[in-house]
Amino acid sequence: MKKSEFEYLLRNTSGNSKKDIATREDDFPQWYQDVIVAADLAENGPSKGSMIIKPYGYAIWEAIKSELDERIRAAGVPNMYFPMFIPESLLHKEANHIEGFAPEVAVVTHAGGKELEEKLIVRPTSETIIYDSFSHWIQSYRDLPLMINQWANVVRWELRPRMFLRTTEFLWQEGHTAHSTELEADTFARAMLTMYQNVAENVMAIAVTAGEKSERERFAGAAKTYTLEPMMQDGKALQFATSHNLGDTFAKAFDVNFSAEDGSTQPVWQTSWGMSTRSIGGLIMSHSDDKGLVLPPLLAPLKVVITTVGGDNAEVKTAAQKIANTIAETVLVDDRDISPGEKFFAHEKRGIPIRIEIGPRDLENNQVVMVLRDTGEKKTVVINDVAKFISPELAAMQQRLYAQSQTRLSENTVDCSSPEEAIAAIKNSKFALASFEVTAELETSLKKDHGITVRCYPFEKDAKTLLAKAY
RNA sequence: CGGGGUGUGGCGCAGUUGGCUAGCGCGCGUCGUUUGGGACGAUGAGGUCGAAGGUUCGAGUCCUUUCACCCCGACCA
Repeated sequence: MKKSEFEYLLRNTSGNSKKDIATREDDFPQWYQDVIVAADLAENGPSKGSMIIKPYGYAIWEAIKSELDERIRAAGVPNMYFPMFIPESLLHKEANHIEGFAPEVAVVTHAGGKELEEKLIVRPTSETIIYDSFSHWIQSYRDLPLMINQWANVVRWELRPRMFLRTTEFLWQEGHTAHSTELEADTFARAMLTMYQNVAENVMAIAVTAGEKSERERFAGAAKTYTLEPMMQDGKALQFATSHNLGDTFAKAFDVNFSAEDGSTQPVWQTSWGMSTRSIGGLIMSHSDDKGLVLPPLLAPLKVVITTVGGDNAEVKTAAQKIANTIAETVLVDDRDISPGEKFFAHEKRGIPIRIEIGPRDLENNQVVMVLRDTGEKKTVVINDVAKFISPELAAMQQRLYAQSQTRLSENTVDCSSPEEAIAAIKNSKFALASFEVTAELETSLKKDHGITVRCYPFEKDAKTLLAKAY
């Protein structure tokens, strides 16, 4: 994103004229935030680090959610709901877990007009309260596997929140399962990661590197953490979704045991997996350009906008409405009596995939101008043919966006045979695939001295480590 | 918690060594002219200057306290 465009987006943010905008190129890494605000998706909430997701932004989340929910159900996992408040004692049952989350939990100390005898924590994630229930629900191997999912908001009091990426409160889906064998649990955790990969690639048009997290980056309390790591336009990684093989540690901490066929009592093997509104941040940073949002057509709340041009003309308005009626996708008719440029910019900013322009001149020629959001390409289309072009164009755009993301990831992931080489590559906005050994000491110093982290050990690349800077 | 910064109409800002009716741009309302890439003119509404206290004839401006927010770092999806 160029400086001038950055100013341009700020202008949309504040509604101010260009000459009054402070130049903020120093804040360059935050360009996406301004895309977000400019696109009217969200704004900062009233309490520290919280976020208000506006209707248009929420519509995008609902589209993602609906695709994901469908896949979760297809995997045989039903939805249910657990309390938002967790007794403090429950959180303390698993040592690593509490150690990982303690600094960022919000605690309720007073309720009902008095101080509580046992404090309640606002869930940062729900393993503890769910596994407490699991311990009551599971008796025998016949009760396994037990699988549930919940859509919920969780709270993590991060010190430095950032829009969509790290907000104090965020929306997500968290799945929790208990299995009778370690292998079954691990296989399931991997399957859920594949499910997320499917959503990332086929729905959100985001190419990812799938792999396993290093011990250092692992979820607090997990045996293994699997992750998806897409590359943003600035070359930084974003943890998109994770799936954890929890081993039997939580089972032991929460007494989630079952009677096996041979009569023995054994702990269950568990998984948990989640994907959050953070993915919207990833979506924005993957596709958006200098004009604002670019949305994969599958997720666009409005697929088509028909804008009238050439003044307040009743015939044009009627024609626009007529065309809209022939289109099966969600379509907006913008026949406001304002300057065309203003309309164009507004819809581009929101990432509406296809814009159809119609004016008196078009009407005379029985045609319209069709403009594609991602490429900016303009096509002249005969009015009667508009409807049949929409669906193929949307599908093609979806493909283009994925291909672009795929290309960016593969072209900017480079093999490195030494730490120096990797550091240089990452400085140059690349992902580094390290063929050298990344010891725990090296991992620590890379992070400390260069802000570089081990993103994962990719499944596809044996004996290599993916290194990058991350959001 | 360490370092830096900011609080003045909806948004972005100006306000001099204290000086009297607190300004500007954008946005918003109304009317008119416009409309093929962010139009123009006229007119109007909207602020006890983050809060509390103090100094002074007089405080947006000086002093004290306090609150909130932003940026960099540690932490993190």
